[in-house]
Amino acid sequence: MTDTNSITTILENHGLRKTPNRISILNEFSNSKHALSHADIENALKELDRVTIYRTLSSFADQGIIHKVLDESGTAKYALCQSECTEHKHEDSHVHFSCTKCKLTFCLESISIPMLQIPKGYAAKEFNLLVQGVCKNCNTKRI
Amino acid sequence: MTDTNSITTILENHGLRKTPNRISILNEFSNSKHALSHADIENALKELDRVTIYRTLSSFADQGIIHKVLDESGTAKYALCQSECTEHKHEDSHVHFSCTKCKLTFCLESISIPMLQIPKGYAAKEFNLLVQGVCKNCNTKRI
DNA sequence: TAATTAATTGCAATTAAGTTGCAAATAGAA
DNA sequence: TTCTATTTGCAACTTAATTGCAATTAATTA
Repeated sequence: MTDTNSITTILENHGLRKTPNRISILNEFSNSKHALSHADIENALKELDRVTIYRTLSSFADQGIIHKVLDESGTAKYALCQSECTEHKHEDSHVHFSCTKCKLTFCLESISIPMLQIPKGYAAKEFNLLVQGVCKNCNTKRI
Repeated sequence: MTDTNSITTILENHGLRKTPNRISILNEFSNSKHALSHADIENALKELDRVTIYRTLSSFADQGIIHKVLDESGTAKYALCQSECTEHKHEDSHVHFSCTKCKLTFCLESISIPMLQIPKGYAAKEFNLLVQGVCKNCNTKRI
């Protein structure tokens, strides 16, 4: 799907070495419409070492290539950062939709979180909205 | 702090037996300004069995006495439900503030999530907004 | 192109989080 | 007081994630 060229460019831009492991993990994210857990990647790329996957996810997240997706599952999921995130500047607002039927979690890029009145004294930096319900796909193929 | 009477009333109202374990766990929630993890309760009430705590948290959550608080920590946290939640009707919208300094997570009861335009096809049921930043307390006693 | 080196990887071991099964104890109804 | 379904405690287990270290390798430089 995604050309290897753009994958390696991402790694270059974030100062990470272009190793086969990283390229294949990044490729998984690139080809996925939903957020991926460690287990998802382990299943998709059986030859990779568990620990290497954990460490790759951490360094990708540190570098702003992917971001952590919070859902009710309890296990960490990650998705590609859309815009230009770096180690120093992160997009600070995310909306995700978690489907109670298929259990997949999607980034809703199209909608953004409206401004809201945080109580005085709090310094808000990052906003994560998790919407739970039934996704488009599960809704349409309802029996 | 909170009188034992109201604690036992909560258990009664949700059809749970008034056992010493449940009363002390519910009391912890009642006295806490922030969401509590399994580990928090284990530390506060050393005499309680780990598994009993897990099961109590589950049944409280099932009955709508407490709700799961999602934050970036990865481990589950819970807080008392404000309004009248039952097994069948749950308050479906929560805003939480997670402090990156003290690592505590608070319920922001005062603010509610504005209506937003979910893409066509999605059926949204529940909304959880996590705001991350520096809390009131950490902000004021900044050195 | 070969040598160098710091980043990356793989493996083993460990910690932490959460679950399951089952027998003993007990809250609350009869 | 008796009875029974709920709750509890314990042991064992599963799953998620982390750490340390030696071996490997990507990318720089000679």
